[in-house]
Amino acid sequence: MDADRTPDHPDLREVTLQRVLEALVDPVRRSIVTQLSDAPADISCGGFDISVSKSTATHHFRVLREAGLIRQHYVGTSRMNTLRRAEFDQAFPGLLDAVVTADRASS
Amino acid sequence: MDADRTPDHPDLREVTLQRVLEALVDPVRRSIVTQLSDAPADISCGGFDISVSKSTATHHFRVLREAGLIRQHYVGTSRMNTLRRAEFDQAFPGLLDAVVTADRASS
DNA sequence: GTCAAACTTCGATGATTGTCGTACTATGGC
DNA sequence: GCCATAGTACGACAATCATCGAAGTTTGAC
Repeated sequence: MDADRTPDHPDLREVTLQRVLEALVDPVRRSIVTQLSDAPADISCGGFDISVSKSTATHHFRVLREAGLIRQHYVGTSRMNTLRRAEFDQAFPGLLDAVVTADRASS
Repeated sequence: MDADRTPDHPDLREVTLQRVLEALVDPVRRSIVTQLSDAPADISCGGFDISVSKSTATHHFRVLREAGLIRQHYVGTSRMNTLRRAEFDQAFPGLLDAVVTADRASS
């Protein structure tokens, strides 16, 4: 319990467009972002409607976190996920809205 | 001149977000789009500032064309490229602007 | 202390893809 | 006709990546 279980979150100023697009190009990750965008509250890693194994899901959450798209923190044994919307919008204006809107339309 | 050398261009209504993001995630292709967005006129395939071989460039242009991002037509031996901006914006509102803006800022 | 739940970490694997060189086609100028 | 220019088509190759299962860790409940 000594160790802090909160993972590292990058400063949005140091996230590149390349990294963001690499994160958003995967349909599973895009689905996670869209579900977060539509949700009224945080969602635990296990609370998403995705069809991959748990280890694959962990991988996707790390990619999204390192791209500055989500913030993660523990509550008990659950890892909760939040969209970093305001910060992200400031760094990449219009991008998240455009992608989420198009993604919603295509599902 | 029997064969029509104009390639097929997809209807934007049949282009998926997935295909668009796969096209925009490559830095060379994104550079092509940004250069087109900044240019006052069409650009031939050989007129871009990219650092890949000709055969690789051909590949990238095909991907962009199939994603509905560019239109290509021959003028003599040159293949000219245009952004399908208006059509694309209608199908994916805000996406091209967001990506091009962020791409310009990161170069 | 014991056990289950929720994730993570660590290889391994299969598919995709960006890259190139070579060969080929079409056009325009001479 | 001949030749240079501008691209395309076709394999081939290397690197990346999404995926999984198995094993490990941390927490909370009993």
